[in-house]
Amino acid sequence: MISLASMCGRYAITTPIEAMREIFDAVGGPEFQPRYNHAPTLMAPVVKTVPIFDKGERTGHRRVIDLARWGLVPSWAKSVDIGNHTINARSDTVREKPSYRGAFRHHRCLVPADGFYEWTTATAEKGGGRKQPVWIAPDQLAGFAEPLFAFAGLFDIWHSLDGTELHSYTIVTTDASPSLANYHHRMPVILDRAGWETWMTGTPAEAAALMRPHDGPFRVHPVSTAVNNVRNDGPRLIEKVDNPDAPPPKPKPVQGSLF
DNA sequence: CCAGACGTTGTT
DNA sequence: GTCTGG
DNA sequence: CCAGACGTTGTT
DNA sequence: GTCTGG
Repeated sequence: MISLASMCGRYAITTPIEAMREIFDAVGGPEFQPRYNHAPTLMAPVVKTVPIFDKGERTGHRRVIDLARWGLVPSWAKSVDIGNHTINARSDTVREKPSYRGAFRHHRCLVPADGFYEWTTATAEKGGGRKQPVWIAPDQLAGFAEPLFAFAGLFDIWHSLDGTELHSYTIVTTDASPSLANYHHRMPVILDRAGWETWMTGTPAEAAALMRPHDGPFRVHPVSTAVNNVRNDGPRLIEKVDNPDAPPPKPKPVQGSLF
């Protein structure tokens, strides 16, 4: 039996930017290298809406892809340090927390991802508490509508003392859906295409109604612990491994030990 | 009034 | 920025 | 999320 | 144990 795992603290975003523009009906966004091991504090694409003005009149809005840093830094922060603790925002308190409430009212965005990782902890009798990473992705063969996820995100803009602008984001979390509860009790909020526009441009109440567990269907399989180290990257990280319970490599014997 | 926090995960 | 604690 | 650091003196 | 960096 598997218990507890982590949260959405690592994911993959490898879909080419042109494909993302098409899927999200968005403009902009720089080229970027595919990332199979996207981690907090790194930059990744987010989708936001910006108003369109014509002769001073607001005539509508359009979707734009931007890069932002994972770990939300509120506009009032004195430093980026807070971003180490704001990679996720709990959906049940996001409207009250000082770090998130402003962004929830005015800066909701989509966070594209091909899938995400969780680290499950095997029970003592099975794995002695080792953490096993698993890969979770949309199962299109089983009916998931999109080739990638759109996480519900919030962004903000922070100005450093020298005036540099930092765009940053966080991923909203909720309780795990039934199909993922075996791996962990929390999960990121995933939005279907039908919810994208409302999440970004609806009222706060309308957006809040979208913050609920998505029940897939998902593909889930164990992957190598190579993903643990953020310096590792590449498609092999999401490949299924067959011996997830194999013990970790033995530490090298130390010369001069008592044994 | 000023000073200080402002966050998430998972923990026996 | 805005709220809480002292 | 995990990995890795976590300290001081003085020093060409 | 706890914080920083990626």
